[in-house]
Amino acid sequence: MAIDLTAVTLAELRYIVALSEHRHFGRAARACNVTQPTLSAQLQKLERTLGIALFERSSKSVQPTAQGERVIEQARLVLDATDKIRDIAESGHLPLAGPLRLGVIPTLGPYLLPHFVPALRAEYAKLELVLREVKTSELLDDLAQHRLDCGLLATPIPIPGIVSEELFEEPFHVLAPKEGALARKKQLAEEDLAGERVLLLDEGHCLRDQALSLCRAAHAHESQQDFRATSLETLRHMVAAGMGVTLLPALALRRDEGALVALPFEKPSPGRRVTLAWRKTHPRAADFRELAQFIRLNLPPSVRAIAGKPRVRG
Amino acid sequence: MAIDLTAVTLAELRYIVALSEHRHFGRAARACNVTQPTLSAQLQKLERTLGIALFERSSKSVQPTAQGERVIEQARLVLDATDKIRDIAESGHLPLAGPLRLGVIPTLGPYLLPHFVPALRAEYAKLELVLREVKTSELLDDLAQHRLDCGLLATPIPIPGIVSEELFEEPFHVLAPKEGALARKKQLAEEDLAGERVLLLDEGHCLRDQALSLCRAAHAHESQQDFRATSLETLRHMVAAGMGVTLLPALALRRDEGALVALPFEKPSPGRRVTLAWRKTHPRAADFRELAQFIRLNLPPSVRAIAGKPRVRG
DNA sequence: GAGGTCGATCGCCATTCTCGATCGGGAGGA
DNA sequence: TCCTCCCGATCGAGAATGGCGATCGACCTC
Repeated sequence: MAIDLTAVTLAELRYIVALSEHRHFGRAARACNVTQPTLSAQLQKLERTLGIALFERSSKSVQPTAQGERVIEQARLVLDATDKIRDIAESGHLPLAGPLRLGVIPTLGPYLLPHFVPALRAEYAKLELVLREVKTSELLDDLAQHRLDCGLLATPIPIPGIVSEELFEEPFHVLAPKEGALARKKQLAEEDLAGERVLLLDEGHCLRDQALSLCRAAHAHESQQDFRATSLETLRHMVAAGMGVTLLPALALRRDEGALVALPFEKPSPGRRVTLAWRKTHPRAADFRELAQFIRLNLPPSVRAIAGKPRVRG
Repeated sequence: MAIDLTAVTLAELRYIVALSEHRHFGRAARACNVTQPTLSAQLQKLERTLGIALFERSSKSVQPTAQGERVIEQARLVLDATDKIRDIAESGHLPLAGPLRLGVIPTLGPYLLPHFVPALRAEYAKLELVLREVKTSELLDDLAQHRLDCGLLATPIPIPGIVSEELFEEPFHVLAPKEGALARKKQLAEEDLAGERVLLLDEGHCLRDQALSLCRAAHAHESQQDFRATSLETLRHMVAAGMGVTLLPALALRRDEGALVALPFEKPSPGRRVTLAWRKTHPRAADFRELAQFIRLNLPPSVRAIAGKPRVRG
């Protein structure tokens, strides 16, 4: 019959370590916040479980046996390991602490993250933020497969089991050459795109689909099927090369676009809603709501924050 | 308020490790020989104790959280350490296994140990025998101070708290030159020593005191105060050099003493009783009695074993 | 031999562990 | 859309156990 240690409590291991340090039942018991009979009984229980004597007792002295020394040594290792567990748990008590894997779509990451990540790191020193830039569909899959804790994206999320908070409304602008016909207007109506060659991103970017539906409504057409861009920066270069115009979300705009100009739409401007999403079952929803609010409070003026739902108070 | 982990059971750590392996409450519970409600409740208790979620549950899947992964990793280390504790305990279940520190007096060690130590090691493979050769008074002190588990010596033990079992009666012989007057007798009476110069060991050897009292009774006298020997082998050389005669315990005799002869006394021969001693409180008394019996069964014919007390059976 | 110290033991109470039964919710199929 | 199955959570009851104060027995000191 094998020895079954599952019923052993960490307290018992603490008892034998304390006893080997104090060599005295009463003092060791006091150090463990129990009474001497308790320590005595628990030690006997442990010795019965192990089937060996751990301490040699007499009225003069309490000494570990040779085997007891070995067991106590291992018990110390066990308690050290549990100290680490306590450390992990304690840092987890703080809001936004510990590991957090955040996915961001490529048309958002480079433009939104600089606005809040440095402040976030400064505010929450224990946060171990891991960022991953992936397209929407992959991001949702990573969420579902527990490879991400939460994600920043710009699509209404149709998947059951994924919940989200809206963060802000990001209007689209039309990026066009300063010298072109469009650039003469201060504000565009969607119909102004009619007939324009609109440069779009590669397949898989949600921004492509959003721009495409806008184009269809405005009777514009996608330009150059063979030259789909893989990033907004590429689009910018293509516009500068005179290949057409493109749509840029507000955060991607530069203060000075050089030979180009970013034209806003008339209100209500077309745009996209950026949300923070996570699995409905994720136990750290409170953290995510705090993160959402932190992002809202660190937005540039070019986008309009959407107020979070008021928190229910217990 | 700090987290108190003392109430945590090794079973709970086993639960979370099993759950991280099976990703399924029912199967993990079966692997731990408990029911699913038990595992569910215990996990919740542990999460409440730590204050953090360890697993994210949904009806589709059970996945550790990022913090949970870390805790589980530490839990594995804890369980590994407890496996070692079990190993220590299990080897301790065998008779005469594990560390055993045995003291032996110098006039006994070199002559008695070869008769039983090799066989002992062969018979009890798990025994980790540590031998220390020390004089009687130091041996008793080492016993009292827990530096030794038990000791082989040849004195009636007056110290309360030390108990012993007698192993055998070891007769003394007189070692004398073959050509001397004594050598003409086959057996000696104690009075035959009268007038002889008897070479003795240095202070501190119990054999010295025993020989000395025999000499006093026989009106012999100690020879050469300035040349007290530090070992029986030195005594042998001194006898061979014609400096006198000496007393040797039976086990120290050689089959062929060369130019010397070992003369027995008439029955009842003077001698000494060799005993195995240990602290009364030592929890491994059963081991020591088994060791005593093993020694008795491996004695050469030159000494007479003393039967051990019959064991009380439960 | 009286008093003091120490670990072991006893009896009792409060807590907790465990179980079978059941609930509630989500997924998949008819 | 409803039904059924599967999963983890919850409930209620009984058993087991941890903890305590009080006390014992052994031993040491004065």
